[in-house]
Parts: sequence; C-alpha cells; structure tokens
Amino acid sequence: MAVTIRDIARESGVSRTTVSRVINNSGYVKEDTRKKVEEAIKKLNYSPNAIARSLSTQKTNTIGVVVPEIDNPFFGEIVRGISEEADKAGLNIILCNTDSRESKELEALQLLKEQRIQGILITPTYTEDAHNQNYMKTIDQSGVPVIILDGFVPYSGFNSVFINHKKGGNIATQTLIDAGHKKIAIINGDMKTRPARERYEGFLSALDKNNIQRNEAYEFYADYNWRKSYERTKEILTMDDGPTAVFVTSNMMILGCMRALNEFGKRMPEDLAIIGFDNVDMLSIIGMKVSYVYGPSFEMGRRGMQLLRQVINQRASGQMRNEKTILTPELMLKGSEKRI
Amino acid sequence: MAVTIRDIARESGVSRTTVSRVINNSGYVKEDTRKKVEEAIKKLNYSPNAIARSLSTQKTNTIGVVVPEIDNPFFGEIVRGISEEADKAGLNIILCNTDSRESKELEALQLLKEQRIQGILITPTYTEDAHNQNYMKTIDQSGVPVIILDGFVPYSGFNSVFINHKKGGNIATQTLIDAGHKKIAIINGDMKTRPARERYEGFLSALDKNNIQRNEAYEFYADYNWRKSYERTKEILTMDDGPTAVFVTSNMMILGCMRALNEFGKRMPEDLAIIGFDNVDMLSIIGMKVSYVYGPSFEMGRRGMQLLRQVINQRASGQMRNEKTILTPELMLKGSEKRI
DNA sequence: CTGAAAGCGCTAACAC
DNA sequence: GTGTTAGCGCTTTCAG
Repeated sequence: MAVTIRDIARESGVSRTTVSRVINNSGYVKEDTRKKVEEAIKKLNYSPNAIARSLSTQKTNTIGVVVPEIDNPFFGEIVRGISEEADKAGLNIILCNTDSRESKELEALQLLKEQRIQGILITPTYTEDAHNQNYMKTIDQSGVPVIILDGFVPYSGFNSVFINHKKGGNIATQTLIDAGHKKIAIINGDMKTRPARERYEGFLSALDKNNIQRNEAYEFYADYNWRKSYERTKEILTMDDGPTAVFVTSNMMILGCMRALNEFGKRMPEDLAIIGFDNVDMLSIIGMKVSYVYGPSFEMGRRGMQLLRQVINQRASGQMRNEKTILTPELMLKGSEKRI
Repeated sequence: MAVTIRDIARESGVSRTTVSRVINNSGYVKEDTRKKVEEAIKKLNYSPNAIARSLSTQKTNTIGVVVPEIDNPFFGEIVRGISEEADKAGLNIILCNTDSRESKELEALQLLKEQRIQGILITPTYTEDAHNQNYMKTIDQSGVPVIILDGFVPYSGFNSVFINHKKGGNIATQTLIDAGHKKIAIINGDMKTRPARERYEGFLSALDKNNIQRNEAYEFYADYNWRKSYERTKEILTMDDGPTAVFVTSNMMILGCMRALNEFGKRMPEDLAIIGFDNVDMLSIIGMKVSYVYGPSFEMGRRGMQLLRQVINQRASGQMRNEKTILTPELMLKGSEKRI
C-alpha cells in the first residue's frame, strides 16, 4: 500500500542501504546516485516511516508530556514552552491530559512507557498516596528520565523545575509592607500543596523580617477556588479591625476577590490593597490594575525541556546527577498594592 | 537491554506467540499457561513495545492534533475535548503547536505523516496561499483522514466541524433587538477570517429581519485585538448619536471594550448595552455580567474526534463521504444586553 | 562508494 | 491450545 524504501530502491536501481543513506545524509554516496534516489522519492511521493526507523534505531525522538488540565492557560503556557524547545531538538510530543485524576495520570505513564518515549515531563496531580510517584521512580530508574514541573513536596528525588514560591510569597508580602501596610491578610490555597505551603512561608518570613506580628485572624484558605476566595474576601471586608491589605495566592482566587470588592463597591487600594500570584494580566487589560507576582509558566516549560535534553545526554555518558532548576517569580506592579 | 517478549517466552517456557496471545487477550490459551506468562511479565517488569507492535500491525493508534496557540484557552478546550474522546478509543495524541505560523504548520503535517498517525485534527492557521491546504488534501487523499476544526472558508472539501457563526451572530444581534435596541453597533474581527465574516452575516440578517436600517457608521473592526477594540469602543462612546448597544465578536475584543467602559466610567447596559462572543465566563466571575454567545470549543474537540473515528471506519469499509458537523452556539444571558 | 544480510520487537497465518 | 515461520520498514555492520 504505502510506498517504502524498497520501492525507492527498485525505482532508482540501487539498494535499500543506499536509499537509507541519502535519506539520512549519512555515509558517502555519489552525487549521481543521490540525484536518482531523490528523484524517485519525489516521483513516488515517499515519506520515511518513523515507526520502522524508531524500531530499528531504538530511538523514538518522542517525549511524553502529562498535565492535569490543558485548558488552564497556566498549563497551556507550560506546554507551549516545552513545545518550542522540543521543536528545536526535533522531538515530538505525546500529550496526556489527566483531568487532575490520579488514575488517568497512571494510565498516561503506562501508555508513554509502552510508546518508548525518550523522557517524560510531568506536572503531577496532588495525591496523598505514593503509588504514582513510585511508578514514576521506577520509570526513571529504568532509564527513561522523568522531569517534574512545579511538583509537590514529596517529589524531591527527581530532576525538576520549580518556581520559587517562597521567594514569590516573600516578594508579594514585602511589596505590601513597603507600601506602608502592617495589617496584612493572606488568602491561600490548599496547604497540602507545595505552592501554598511555600507561598505561606514566604509570607511569614516577610512579616518576621519586618517585625510584624503574625495575626492568625488574618490567615484565610480558599483552596485555589474562586467561590471560596469570594467568601473569604467578604469576611475580610466586614471584619472589625480588618486588614488593610491582602495577598491572594492564585489566579482563580484573585478573581473571586475582585467579585467581592465589586459587589461591596470597594476600591483598591483605597479600601483594600491587593497583590496576587500567577498571571492575571487579563485583569489589567480590562482596566483593573492588580499587582501580582508572576510565576513563569512558559519559562518553566522551556527549562524543563532543556533539562530533559541535558539529562538524556548525561545518562548517555553514564552520569546520573540530580538537577533542579528553580525559577524566581517576577513582580508586576500595577498600583493595587499602594499605601492607604 | 529492555526486556522483550522473547524474555517472557523463555522465562515462562512457552513461545513468543503464546505470550503475544496473553498480552492481547486474543485466541485461546490455557488458564495455566496464562498464569505462568503473567507471572513472568510481572517478575521481569515487562511492558510491551508499542513501536514494534505498530510496525507489525500497521496501526499506530495515534492521532495528530495541530493548533495555533495551545496557551489560548479556546484551543486548550478543543484539545481537552479531543483528549477526552481519544482516551475512550485508546488513541494517543501527538500535539503540534504552530504559533500561528504557516511554516510550522507545514512541518507539523510532514512530521505527523512520517509518524504514520491514523488521522489529523487541525485548526488551520489563516493563510492567503493554498500551499498547506493542498498538502493537507494530499495527506487526506493518501488515506490519512484530515479533520478541520473551525477552519476558514477555503477548507470546504474536508471533513470538518464548524461553529455556526452566522447563527451565533444572529442570536447575539436579535437578543439586543429584543431588548429594545435599534441603534446597534458591531466590533468585528478580521474579515478575511471565516468567523468574522459569518458573524457579520448573522448580524446583518437580524437587522434585516427586524427592518432595522444598516448603519455603516456603526460597523467597526478590531482584528480580534483587545487594544484596537478598546480604541473602537472609545470612539463609540464619544460619537454624536452613537449606538445604544454593541455586539463585540470575540473574547479578546470584549476585554478591550470593558477597559474603555471602565476608563470612561460608563456602565452597561445603562450607558451601552453589550453582547459578546466566545467564552467570557471569567468576566462573570469577577462580577462583570456580560452576556455572550458561547462558541462550544470543548464540544468541537469532542465532535471532531468522534468524526475522525467515524471517518476512519467508513474508509475502512470503502466509503468516502464528506461529513460536516455544525455546532450551534449557545446564548448566555447575564443582563448586559438589557434595554436602556 | 555500494550492497548483502542480520536484526529491532512484535503479530498473524498456518500447521500441528 | 500452542509453536513455526515469515514478515512489518528501516538501519547498520561488514564486505567488497
């Protein structure tokens, strides 16, 4: 059915070996024969079979990417970063979306293993039990490098790229302090997750450094969920002796916060100063100038892919180091953090 | 290096064929031998080589997905829809992101062809010249079904899934009319693109049906760009005898429109009634209740994948029909369309 | 410079 | 029920 290297060989009157040579630009081949072969290729509209090649060379030039929700721009940006870097290296991407479900994550891992990919980049779903993690460990040790992107605490044994959430939390909080605030609240995500814990640490360390007493009444949790953040913000707005500023630690939660402000007819920073985390540039577009600390998702994808390539090469030369890349978030000031 | 079917055969004292049978659950195999084989598989931690299988069966169980910008949630949702449906059918996805560049689109197509994927789902980049389109035609005719998602006018010969943009434009405009508006503007995207053209048609047809005179002074273009839409909206707000309502035909453009309203301290629908297109639910979250016509991106992905499976089956049985699925957008009312 | 031959890991008639 | 054998389409020694 499909035209193979054999057909090209026949058509151009050479051996399959020679055809292979011109396709891969390897070894010597007389200019004349090369011409003939190339003509045959064009004539028969031949395109090499990557599957057969992979089987023969034991290299698929394919990597696996596993994310929890591809329609969240945070992950979309990661994937774009990976893709950009993968293109440069001529690597294909098999994408697996897990809907944040452990079971699908495991399936994805198994599938990728069968596809004999050269490496895996994964943003793991938060999970209490260690099953998937162990499986990833097994894969990694069996020779397929696994790179963790923005993973949770337990994933410490892997090559990985992290965002420095603690630093980010620190920057955010310090920014509020620098603007003159002393009564500072936090609306944080699920403390079982790494980003939430670390952002919280950064928050505390900034308070501490500035000799501001920690106030538990100002510490809220909203589970990365906009509805809950909306509720928490309403609480804040109706407190006696409430905070003058609040650090809202994720993109979805800042939306809920804005909703509450709108509903109460409150303005920032006059009524409440705000600083966010993640990319909420969209709010700037519509004219709501919310300052935030940007967690570089695109960059994380790029660096993850670079790290993967590096690890592949290292292992090829028998090394087995453990690499961590840590990215520092960037402060984006828009005015919402200013002093009352 | 890696453990193969041969090792399992040796370990369990049967032939490779038998091992293959238990792996694929095909043919008869005595319960006893099955046990033995399964144990060996577990013991040696064997995982079948999908590449070898693909070569042997001439089926990769993989499809290609080509999108212009994976970090735009519109495409993220499409991919999620595809992914969900692909999982059901046990198909893998090779993802190609083109950054809206023709050249990368072509590369992606070539690459996918070499990977011997079973079909392609593509949201084509708008392009003046027909080169990529012809290439896709060639691929399609060579036996690899190509499905177009939300494509432009020229892609009429392909199996495809479209959103009924005309209907959407009509619904949006009719909604404004029903709310009592007669002076209705449109801020539209690039008229070289299919969605813009069709939404415009729908806009006109609604006016026409209600005997409202078309007013060219109320027709604006902003190229799917929020900045331009911001500028156009400012123009609208400062017009003598300006419109009382405006249909803004894309998600990014509605953001620019909101910016202008905010800046001018104008309210909707009192000062200007608004209706949007695409998914702008995020605005609702923060408390800006903008009505819109939702173009079902997730659904488009799902249906595209379903269509692909159907086409694959049809062709296997020698048929070659041309299928089009057309999805009707859904009206999401939030109040911004109400009468002055 | 070019070709013969073996092999990558698996499946699928076909025979036993 | 199970094994033998012949590929799938390509690369890669090794000879020549």
